[in-house]
Amino acid sequence: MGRAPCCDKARVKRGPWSPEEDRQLRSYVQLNGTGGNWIALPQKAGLNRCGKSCRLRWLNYLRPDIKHGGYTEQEDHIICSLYSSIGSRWSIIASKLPGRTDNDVKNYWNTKLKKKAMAASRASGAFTAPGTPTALSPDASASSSVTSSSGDVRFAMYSQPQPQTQGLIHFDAPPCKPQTELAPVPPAAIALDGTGGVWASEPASHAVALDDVFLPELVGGDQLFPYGDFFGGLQDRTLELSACYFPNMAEMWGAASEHAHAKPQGLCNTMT
DNA sequence: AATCCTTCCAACCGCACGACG
DNA sequence: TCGTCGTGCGGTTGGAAGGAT
Repeated sequence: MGRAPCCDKARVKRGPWSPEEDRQLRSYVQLNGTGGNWIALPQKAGLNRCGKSCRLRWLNYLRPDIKHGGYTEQEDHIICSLYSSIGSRWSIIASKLPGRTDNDVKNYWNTKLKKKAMAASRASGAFTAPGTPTALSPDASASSSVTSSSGDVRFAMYSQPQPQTQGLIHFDAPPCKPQTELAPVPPAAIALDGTGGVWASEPASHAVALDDVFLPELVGGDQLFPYGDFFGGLQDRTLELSACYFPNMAEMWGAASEHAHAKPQGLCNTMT
């Protein structure tokens, strides 16, 4: 027996939002905020919608700082690089792209960027495609691709756990040069001290242990970062990585007052 | 013009997690 | 410590829109 549903699905409206509903939600949130309670919000706002639906609509569509479409090459590179290193952690990837939402990035990857990346990687000969039997497992039957009712080719889940690298695409991602439109890297950016085990900042008193810096699942028991080669070598890419994997990125963002405005909304304080 | 096919994306679903009583 | 609740996340789906035949 699972937990009770968040709302009575039979009584709330579902499906596409009407302009009137959008207007109601937008004006309510702008006037009152969310009140920290999305479940109670629909009733207060006079909407016959599930709280989760309201939250999703606001975060993915109605927020004033949302961008839709028009992805730049720079954003493409960031998405590809992060996807190849951390996989489908869309919220983390989106947090590196101001104005983008996890849903938007996910859709963009699934519909456009994945194909683009596959084509590019295939051309360079460094390609292992998700769902490609030879790339996944000696036991090709462990995975399959399916065609959905709507016609999309959608990859089925592996029937057995796969090492993360096997389902990922390898890129020769060009260096991501800083651009003003991108979220700034927190000033705590660090450089590898050369020992492979400890990361040192400037000044050296801020040295931190490797497992304090990276997401635990990205750091093997032997303290080796398993996906560093996706960035063309970890040592040269510390600026980009530091912004992605600091466990308390939001706190650092806040600490860097001049960059505080760039902290993406909804960014978790701890990335677990 | 009609039909079929493909692409795209908004929205839904269920699960995991943290906060709180 | 445990149960409940709200939130956040990633995977999945439905259907509209546009292209191809």
